[in-house]
Amino acid sequence: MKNPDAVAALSALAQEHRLAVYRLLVQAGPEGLPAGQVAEAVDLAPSALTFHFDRLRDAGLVTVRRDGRSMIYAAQFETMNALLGFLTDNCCQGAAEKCAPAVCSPAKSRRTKVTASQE
Amino acid sequence: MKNPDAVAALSALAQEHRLAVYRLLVQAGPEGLPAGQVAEAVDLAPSALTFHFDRLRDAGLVTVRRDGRSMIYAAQFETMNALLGFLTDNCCQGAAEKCAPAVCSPAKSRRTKVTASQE
DNA sequence: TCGTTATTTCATGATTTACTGAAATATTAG
DNA sequence: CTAATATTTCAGTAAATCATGAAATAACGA
Repeated sequence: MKNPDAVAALSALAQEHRLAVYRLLVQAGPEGLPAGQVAEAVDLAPSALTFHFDRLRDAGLVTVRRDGRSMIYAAQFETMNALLGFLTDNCCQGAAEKCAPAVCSPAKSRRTKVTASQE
Repeated sequence: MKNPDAVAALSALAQEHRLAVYRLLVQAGPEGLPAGQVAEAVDLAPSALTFHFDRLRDAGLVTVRRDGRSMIYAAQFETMNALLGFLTDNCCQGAAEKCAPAVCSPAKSRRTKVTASQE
């Protein structure tokens, strides 16, 4: 992950409602949640929620798919891993042995390949 | 770290120049850098830099001390660690065994020339 | 003291962000 | 087809963010 992508991801998460939405989606796991269910949980108007979803999506932090009338949003775990990698990489210059990799996995157990690849 | 503190830290980092400044300070280690040296590295007007330092400081990501005419800014590593903890905690609900703790340590003091580089 | 250096403070303005509510779109049920 | 549901799009607006430059403050040296 490069600097501009990190700024994009950080910006997307740097808002009360979006952080709440994202955390909710992380807990929901890879299957995701319909927008309406998220709206109810965080108490946001539908149009406001769309606004925030767009920003999370632009940053690559969530994906969306249609299921009937519902739009299902799901966390994109790879992006959070890349962000954590970027931040810890930044932190551990010259002291790498003190740093364990930060890894973000979906809530429901699932074989995820954990790569340390950094752009 | 609680949700509002995380939003504060994320907001502070969610800006091109501030992220560059923060990374620079991390590389500089606990001794920190005088404001002027940072200004030169990231090519910012002094008043603009003060503006950004204030935000990093409000978020607890940096500290300042005076040294003669210079103000020395230094990264506050604990806050980044708390943020990483918050984010990985959020990520690893129900899959904790897959998650290594993210740790941010100061760079070992190397007398390397410090520059604000992308990537 | 006076002048210089280092940084902050403040006023101003342009841009971006986040919210609201109305209208539009897509999908399903009757 | 018509109505209902789920969500997006859009226009309008208030507030926050970021930059600029001039003036103020602090510390030092001659």
